[in-house]
Amino acid sequence: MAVNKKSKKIILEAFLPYQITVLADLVARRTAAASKTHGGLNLSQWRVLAAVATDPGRTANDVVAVTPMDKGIVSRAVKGLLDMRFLVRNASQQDGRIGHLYMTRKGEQVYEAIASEVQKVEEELLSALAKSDQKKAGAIFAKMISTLME
Amino acid sequence: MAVNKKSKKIILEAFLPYQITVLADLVARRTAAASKTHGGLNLSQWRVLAAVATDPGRTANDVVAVTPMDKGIVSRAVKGLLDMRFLVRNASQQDGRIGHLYMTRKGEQVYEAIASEVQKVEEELLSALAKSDQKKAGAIFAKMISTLME
DNA sequence: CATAACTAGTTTCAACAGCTACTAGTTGTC
DNA sequence: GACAACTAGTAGCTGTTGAAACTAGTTATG
Repeated sequence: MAVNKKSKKIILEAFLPYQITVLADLVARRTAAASKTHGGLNLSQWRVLAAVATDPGRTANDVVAVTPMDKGIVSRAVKGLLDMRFLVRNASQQDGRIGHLYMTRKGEQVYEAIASEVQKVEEELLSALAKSDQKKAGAIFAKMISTLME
Repeated sequence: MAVNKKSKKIILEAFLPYQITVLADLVARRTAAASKTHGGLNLSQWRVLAAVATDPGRTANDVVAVTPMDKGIVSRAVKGLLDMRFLVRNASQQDGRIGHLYMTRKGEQVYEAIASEVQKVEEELLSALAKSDQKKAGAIFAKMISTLME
């Protein structure tokens, strides 16, 4: 048999970037389904809602900064959430371009419902790991993210 | 201060499903860029090409089975790759519906170029992990994937 | 205080994704 | 061997994404 060329062939199914893609797709499907059934939200609307829940008062721009979404998508998602009265926007007095976003009571209820579903997904993910790895998982992902971002 | 309600609030940035989403998005951007510059492929075309490279002779349906893509997308991606002469399709004699896919010489060259770029992404990802974790990473992802699929 | 450079957010448009319905080919059953 | 049930792959439709251009408000500079 011939000697390997320097280019190692990718075995797709065992290839990390591919596995991440497949995993993210599964997570997105679950999350999208939960968002839709518990509030009629699409995925980007859910992400915006969750970003505002994490840190109320965030602006659309803040959401863009912590999220892999472009500002056009966030803008549309915010508009949808405002129309459905899940968020309110408090325009800043100091800077007329900026609007701080807060959940309404209704928004909070929808958020709770979706969040508890999505937390189940996290639990399932963690259940796939050894106890010792469960604690490290968050830090490992954070590390991989920052490696690719730099 | 009030006692915590039973619903734990999600801290988005430390939430596993979210981290996976962000990571996958970074990987997809890098991969899409490499695919585009080294052959004018979009992401789904690259995935199809990689699936065929992993196991030549795969049919469009085989690709659907190992990939988080729907058959319409795969069908269009295959069509594009055939038009660009990166793949050929050998219709089966036994079953007229089936076409086995193979890379052309040109397809292989494009594949090599993109694959070596994407392998760099994998190396970066692995470099974020401790030596002991590097070996386990593939298995851990596989486990998480199968947990969500069942 | 006028103007240039910058930032927050919106809109637009082409490309792409994800359904569903459809066509063509195959297998099983009576 | 005809007809129903099934599978591989395609086509059409609608909504969403992502990039870029644009608007409106703000800051810096002379």
